[in-house]
Amino acid sequence: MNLLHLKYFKTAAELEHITKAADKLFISQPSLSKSLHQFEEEVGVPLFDREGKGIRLNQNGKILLEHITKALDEIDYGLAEIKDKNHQYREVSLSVTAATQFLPEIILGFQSAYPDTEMYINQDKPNTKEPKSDLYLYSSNMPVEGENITPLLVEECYIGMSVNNPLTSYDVISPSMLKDEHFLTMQNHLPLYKLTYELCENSGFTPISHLQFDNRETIFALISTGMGVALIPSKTWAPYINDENICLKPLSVSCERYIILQANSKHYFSESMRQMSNYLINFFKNL
Amino acid sequence: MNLLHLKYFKTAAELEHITKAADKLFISQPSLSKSLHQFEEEVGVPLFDREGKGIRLNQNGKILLEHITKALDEIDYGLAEIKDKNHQYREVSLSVTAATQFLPEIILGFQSAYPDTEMYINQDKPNTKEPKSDLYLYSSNMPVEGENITPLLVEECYIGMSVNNPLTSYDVISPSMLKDEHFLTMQNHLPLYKLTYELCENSGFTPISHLQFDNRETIFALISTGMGVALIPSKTWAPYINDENICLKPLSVSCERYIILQANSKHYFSESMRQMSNYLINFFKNL
DNA sequence: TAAAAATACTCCATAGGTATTTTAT
DNA sequence: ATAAAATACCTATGGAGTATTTTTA
Repeated sequence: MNLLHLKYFKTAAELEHITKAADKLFISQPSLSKSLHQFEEEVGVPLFDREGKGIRLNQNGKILLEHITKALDEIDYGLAEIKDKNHQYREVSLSVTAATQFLPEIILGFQSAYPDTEMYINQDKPNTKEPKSDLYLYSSNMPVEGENITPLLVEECYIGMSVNNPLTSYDVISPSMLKDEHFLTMQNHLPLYKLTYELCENSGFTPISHLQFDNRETIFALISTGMGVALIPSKTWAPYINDENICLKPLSVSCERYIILQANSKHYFSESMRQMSNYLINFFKNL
Repeated sequence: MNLLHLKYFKTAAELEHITKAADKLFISQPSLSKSLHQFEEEVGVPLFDREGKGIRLNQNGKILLEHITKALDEIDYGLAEIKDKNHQYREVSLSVTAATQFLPEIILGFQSAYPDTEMYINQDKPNTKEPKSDLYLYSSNMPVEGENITPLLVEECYIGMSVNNPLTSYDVISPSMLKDEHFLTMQNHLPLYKLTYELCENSGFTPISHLQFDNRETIFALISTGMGVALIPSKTWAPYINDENICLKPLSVSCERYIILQANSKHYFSESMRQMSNYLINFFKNL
């Protein structure tokens, strides 16, 4: 038995597809097939069920996969710790799925503060079973707490509407007043969509939302023309509105969103992760 | 990098001696030397300091050793779990450092109850950093608690003395009355020695103890001849005294010893471990 | 001068490749 | 007919050996 056997098994077990796994591992399909058979032979029990064409991880395989994942993570963790302590690399990977409008500023600012540290930015989802990035910057509609979690920002949300909207005569808007308004929302996999949806559901109605966007500016432009209303986060959106036709009104109920920084607990918390964490904490503090 | 590299590194790191490690691993010294150099090369930093003749694990090595130990344990755990779930072996290793007089009875009884389960008995010390056995049967002078710990027996200790000893006129013996008696004790690495010592120290004197033995019978014989007194556990010793010249007296203070069963938390708790645990729990319950 | 580790070299076991066959959709 | 996995066979890397040298207590 070999470390490669373990890595190969892990990949094949996760994909349940030898050809795809072989591609991912940059080896040939027959090599992987052979390696898996050999591994099963050594372990002494089958780890996959051969189902027609295709393989499926069986109960034994599932048990082993868990332990092998832990073992390989542990080895990676150890190697990362040593390399970090010896100042070999300075690199950090950061997943950004919230506050993306600040990304250029963040990249440039961090780069100039730590020119020797390489940065890898991606958009991986946080809270997956197999997190790949060192750090995750994401937003949540609920406060989140935990060992590796730092809240960066809490912001109240306003309702943005056209200055011509009759509701502008009110000082405070209660959600039920928005029952017949058209909502301009972010795409439904983004948290701000869910926040809008939940706000309305809690007041007993489903928001009318035919138009979903992936950027603020389009939403601003359409509010301005009276096409609809939208939730406007007070700190990350409101200051960037530069349009006299848009009016912001506070809500009668609390409607908050949170920007969260989360470190990958499977990764050694390296010097570079510390640099980036502190940089982000500061960045959002000074917003 | 290879699983063997990790195993070899672990052994060499623990022994800090390449030749000895090579012997333990059943490979040649040059092979191990080469493997270690290769491993250091791959990790990218030195893991040992070469001090004259001989090697010493450095800070990097210490960090890595910890993680690699965890990783290898995790792999072993996974393999053991699978093999157990598939009823491959039925084997259990048991370390016995207390109640050794019951060992023949335990071995025969377990054997006949579970004839298909192989038993490996040793005398490894419990609570070492690298426990090797599945189960540990040991005694303690203090109650012990924990996830993998089962108390099997609590027993009061008496004072055993010759019927000719003047102290036999008392119904209860207080420790201070034993200040000038000669104590017959177990060898000083065994818990009953420590129990004797602590009992006396708590009463303000150091026991006179020139004679240390590794078995009960010799102690019984010498008490009988009036050579000294000894602590006698009520359940594991007292019933085996068959000598009218020995008199047992209760102590005025509580003096208890505990027989403890502890499972190795690094090992998967296998069916065989369950068999043996239950057998031992029952055995001591019916004592 | 001895004991430990490192180096030099030789050998073969096996991981990995390509070509092909088997199996099931 | 095609996609997936298994099998057959070949190649070459590297892990393990023996013999020897270097180092230092």
